[in-house]
Amino acid sequence: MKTGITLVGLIDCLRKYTCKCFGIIFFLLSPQPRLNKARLRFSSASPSSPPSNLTFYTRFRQHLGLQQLSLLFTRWVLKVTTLSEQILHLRSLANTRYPGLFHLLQENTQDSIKDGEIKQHFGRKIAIDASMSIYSFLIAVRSEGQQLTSETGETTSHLMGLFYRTLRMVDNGIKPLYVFDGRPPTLKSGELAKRSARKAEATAAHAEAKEVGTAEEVEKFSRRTVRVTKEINDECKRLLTCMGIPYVEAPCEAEAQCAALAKAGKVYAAASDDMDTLCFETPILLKKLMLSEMKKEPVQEIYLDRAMQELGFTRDQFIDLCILLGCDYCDTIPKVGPTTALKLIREHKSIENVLSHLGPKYAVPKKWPYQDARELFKNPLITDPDECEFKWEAPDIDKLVAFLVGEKGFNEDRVRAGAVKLSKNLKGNTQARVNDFFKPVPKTAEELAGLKRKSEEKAAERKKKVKAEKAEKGKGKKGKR
DNA sequence: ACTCTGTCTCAAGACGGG
DNA sequence: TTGAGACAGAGT
DNA sequence: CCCGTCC
Repeated sequence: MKTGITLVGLIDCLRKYTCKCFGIIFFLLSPQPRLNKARLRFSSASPSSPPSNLTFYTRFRQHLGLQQLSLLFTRWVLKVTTLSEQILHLRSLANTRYPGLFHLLQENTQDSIKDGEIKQHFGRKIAIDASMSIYSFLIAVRSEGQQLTSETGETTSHLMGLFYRTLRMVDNGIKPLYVFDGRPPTLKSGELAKRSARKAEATAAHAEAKEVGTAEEVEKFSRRTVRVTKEINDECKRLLTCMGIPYVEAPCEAEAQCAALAKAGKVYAAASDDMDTLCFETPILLKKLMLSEMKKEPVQEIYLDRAMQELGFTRDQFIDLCILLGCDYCDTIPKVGPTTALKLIREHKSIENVLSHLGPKYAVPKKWPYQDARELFKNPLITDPDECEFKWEAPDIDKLVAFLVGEKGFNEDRVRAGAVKLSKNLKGNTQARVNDFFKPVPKTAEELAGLKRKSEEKAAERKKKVKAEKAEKGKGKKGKR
């Protein structure tokens, strides 16, 4: 059994003990702290616990090396920590998750999901959750069970994947913007079971007993957990810099930041396979962006406004629906699946009303923080998109070669060939920008009615198909679409 | 019939040669 | 590990 | 399209 504490426990420890650690936590969550208005904005919400002692204040200031440290700033830090804690806590509570939203949209709307080709996105800027990608590279890019490594034994899987995937995107005229998680991904995906949350408490209590050793212990732990990931992240950032591809650091969740950028029109869309991104109000979500070319599967383009229009939902209702379907932050109500959830929201318009009209057959979980989940969707912790500056530049070929070939043992010809593609495609930087402000036109009521009809027809057809397939069972298989 | 749920399974990156 | 599809079984 | 290789 692994010994370990979760971030929840970690933060708890840190809050109780050393002030220096607040700095560490801060850097975990937002590696490039910069005082600006956008960030201070978050201070408006009152922190759950004010910075109680002066020591914290001064030591944190020393740690950051800032001359002035406004109270607002420290409050922002507190806000970050408490929000992260909240998110992680909520996630640890949710154990079942429905993948239902996509299917629900597929079956109940006509126009919100569009299949397309990657080439259609030529010249567009697209925000991508870097941490997700890197994580999947680390898992998938393997040879004989081992990750690819340089001569010195350092892992290079992530660089490999990132390099070639980015190349392919650029080659297709897409301008990727990578968004890094504020939180280290290992903590998120790793040991965050309920069980270990309890353990964390125990660990924290244990730490409380030894007042002295705590800080170092905690620091050691955080290093152990974070270090690899942080290095990997840094390498990826370095690679991106060499390639002339911009990236952004999200204070908390990358998904939320991607959505915010898309919403502000800074990028055309957010690319993710996670439907939760829709709840953060990205106007357009691209699913399976990179699978398309390889496997000849279409890129799925999901329009939030069309989805809401066709469902007849407001944004609040849409979020409530997603919560009922099951999101990262809380469980579902037993016996409420996609169909029932849709019906309930259609009928009662909000979770509050649903709850008050629910029959006794439905047992709402005792601890069901749907309001918190809703709040996280509606007011996620993000950096103001207007404060994010990014541009695509020509690659620094010498640095790129020095890095990948010199340090990591990549094939020089391949890297150089890639660099050529990069500089070729990123040249026309300014002219393509016009395309990015295209947005789907809202539908008129008439069109909507038509769509509804179509959608119903489609649903009927679908059902027939299912039946037909069932009836025809035993014979050969039929390809979809 | 319809819906929800548990369980099982598999793949998960990208490229290029044959 | 996570996510998605297929499928069987239970509840309505 | 399958399958071995990338590092």
